[in-house]
Amino acid sequence: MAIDHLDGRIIVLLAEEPRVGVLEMSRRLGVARGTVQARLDRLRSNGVIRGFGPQVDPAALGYPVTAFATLQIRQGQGADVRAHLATVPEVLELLTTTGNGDMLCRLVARSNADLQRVIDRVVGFDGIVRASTTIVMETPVPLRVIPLVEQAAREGR
Amino acid sequence: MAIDHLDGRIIVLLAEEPRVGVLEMSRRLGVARGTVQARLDRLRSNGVIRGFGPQVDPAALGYPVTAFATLQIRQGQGADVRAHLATVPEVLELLTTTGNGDMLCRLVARSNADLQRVIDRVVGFDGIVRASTTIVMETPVPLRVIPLVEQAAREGR
DNA sequence: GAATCCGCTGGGCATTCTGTTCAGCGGTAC
DNA sequence: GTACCGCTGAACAGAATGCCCAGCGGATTC
Repeated sequence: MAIDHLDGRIIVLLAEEPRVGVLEMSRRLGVARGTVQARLDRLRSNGVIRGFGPQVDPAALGYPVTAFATLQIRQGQGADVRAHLATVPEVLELLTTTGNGDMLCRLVARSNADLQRVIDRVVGFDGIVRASTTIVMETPVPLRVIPLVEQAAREGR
Repeated sequence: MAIDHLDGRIIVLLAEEPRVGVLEMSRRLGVARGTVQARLDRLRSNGVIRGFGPQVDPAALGYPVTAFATLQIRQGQGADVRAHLATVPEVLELLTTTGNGDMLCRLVARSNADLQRVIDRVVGFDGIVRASTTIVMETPVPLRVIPLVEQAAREGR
């Protein structure tokens, strides 16, 4: 679970050029192929690397608007609300947060107008008491993990 | 940019089993290898598929605590704050939102205690007027895109 | 209607990588 | 000292990749 320096380099290299194979990595990192392979296997079974799924850009799919909705849930309705939101494709993520019965919900929509439709669909459910929405304008720091990996690798020294 | 049904199946298949190669995909989808290859190239240059980077789990790296910080920025300090936050590894994402000078910041930490340190580092900066933090407890819906892809593929019919 | 463009097919080619196994070796723990 | 563990370097067959090509059907354009 503690990340090694070599582990870190592997992850970073993989993040920069996902196309490189194990052989090429071993060449660049100056270690044997088997080593890289073993490290990768370990990282995957550790759960550090969850997978290599394609990173899809909602904007390119026609959903350029992102928003966050803070939901207040009626006591005991949590499970129902979750099940409901899970069925809405525009709900990209759902988190429960501190505060009694609060959830944070990441949404996308085709346009600001379309966002209204999405919100209606999300909020139009019994268990939800109140909802407030915030629209995302810019993304100065897009979702990233590399700096964290590098720090972990440094400390894991 | 409009997503085809076949495009959708390719993305879904890729998400479920990232290991499958182009050849295997063509077999499962019942189309020629060249077709899959062409589609993939198009999806990548379209920007629909950004890449295939490793999906790293911060929790497995030793950062099991996730939080969101809402920051209120002093007029005209936006750029400085962004630059500052970009240097903090624990800042996984930074978004500017509606509301004057507001930002939303996704954080991780090694523990609840460690979160204090991270927040101090984030907030300890001139341009930030006020900050409120929310800790994430559960993740009923982890970041996902597949349902959206499927919907887009259906509509793009 | 005829010509043109475009995407998919199915095949072939040389090159390259993968998965797997092996023996050897150095460092560390007991 | 001995056993354990991780890395090395090498080997092998099998498989996938990148690339190219001719043919074909459908849709578009003139």
